[in-house]
Amino acid sequence: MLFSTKAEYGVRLMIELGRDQRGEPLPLSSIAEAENLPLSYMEHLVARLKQAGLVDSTRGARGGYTLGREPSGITMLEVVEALEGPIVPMECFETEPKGRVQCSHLAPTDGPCATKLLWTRVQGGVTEALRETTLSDLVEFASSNRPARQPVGGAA
Amino acid sequence: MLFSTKAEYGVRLMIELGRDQRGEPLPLSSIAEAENLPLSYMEHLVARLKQAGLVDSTRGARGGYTLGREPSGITMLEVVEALEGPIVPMECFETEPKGRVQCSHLAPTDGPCATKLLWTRVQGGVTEALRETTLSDLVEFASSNRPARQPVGGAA
DNA sequence: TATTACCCGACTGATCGTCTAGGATTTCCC
DNA sequence: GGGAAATCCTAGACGATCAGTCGGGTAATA
Repeated sequence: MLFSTKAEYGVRLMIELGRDQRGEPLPLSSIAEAENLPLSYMEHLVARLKQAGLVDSTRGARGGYTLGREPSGITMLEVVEALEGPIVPMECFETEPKGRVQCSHLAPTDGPCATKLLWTRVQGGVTEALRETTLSDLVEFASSNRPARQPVGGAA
Repeated sequence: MLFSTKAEYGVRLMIELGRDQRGEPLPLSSIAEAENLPLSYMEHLVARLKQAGLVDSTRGARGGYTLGREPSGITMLEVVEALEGPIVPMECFETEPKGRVQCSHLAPTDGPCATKLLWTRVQGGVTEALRETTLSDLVEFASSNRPARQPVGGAA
C-alpha cells in the first residue's frame, strides 16, 4: 500500500468541499455522513489540511469548512503531502537540494548509490502524477455522475 | 514511505548478483557482508525472489545464488513486486481486468469513484518508473563507480 | 563425515495506522 | 444571556506490519 486511508479520506473530503457550491461553510459532520466515514477521525485529517492552508474553518454554530483556494489551483501533491507527509519512496532517501544521488548509509566517499537512482525515478513518477491532477479535475469527474450540492434552491 | 527496506535490501541483493561476473553461485553471506545487511533477514527476502524465478539457488558447499535471467531482462517492477507484493496505491484499490474506475466501498450503482481516478494515475507513474528500469541499468550505474567482482583473476 | 550453505517457521520489540473518548472553545440564534 | 452547533485539542486503545533474531532442519561438496 503506497498510501494510507489518510490520503483517501482527505482527498474525498476535499472533493466534497469542491463540490459544494453554496458558498457557506460545510460542517464536517455532513461530509462524514455523505462519505460514510468516521467523524472523529476526519477531524484529525482536516486539521492537517487546515495547517497547510488548503481549507479554512469557521467555528461555532453554522460553521464548517471551506476551500482555502480555487479548486483549479490545488494540486493533489499538496493535498497528499499535507496528509501523509513528504513523499519519499524509501527510508534512506533524503531529498537533497542539488538532486544528488547519495544514500544515507554510505559514506560520502563511497560514491553514488544505485538504488537511489531507482527511487528517484519512482518519486518522480508519483509526484508528477499527483502534481498533474488538480482538485477541479476530480470534482469535475465526481460531479459528472453524481449531483453536487447546489447553490441555493437546487433542483432535486 | 512508499516502500519498506524489503525493497531496498532486495534490490541491493539483485544488484550484487548482477555485478558478479564469476559465473559461480554467490553465497548470501558474502552479499550480506558486502552490503552490511543482516544475513538472517536477507534469507527471507531472497526466498521471495527465488519464488518469483528471479534468482536460482544451488545448495551445499560452494553453493549460493545466481540470477535467474539476464540482467537486461529483469525489470525493477518484477523485483519490487516480488518483495513487497502487488503495487496498489490504496487499500480499496483493486486492479480490475478492464481497468474500470470502481471503488470497493461504493455499490456498483454508485458510479465511478473520483479518488480512484487519482490512484490509477499514481499507480501508473510508479509502475512505469519501475518497469522502465532494468537490473542492468542499476548494475551499470553501480559498476561505473565501484569495481565489480571480476571473472577469475580480476585486477586489483 | 565435516563443512558449507540453503531452507523454514516461530517469535519479539517497535512503530504506525485507524479510530474512539472526552472535554474545551467559539459562534449563532432565540 | 443561554443553549445548541460546530470547531478544536489531547490522550490514548488496539491491531497490523516491519525489521530482525533464533533454532533447527536439508542438501551438496570436499
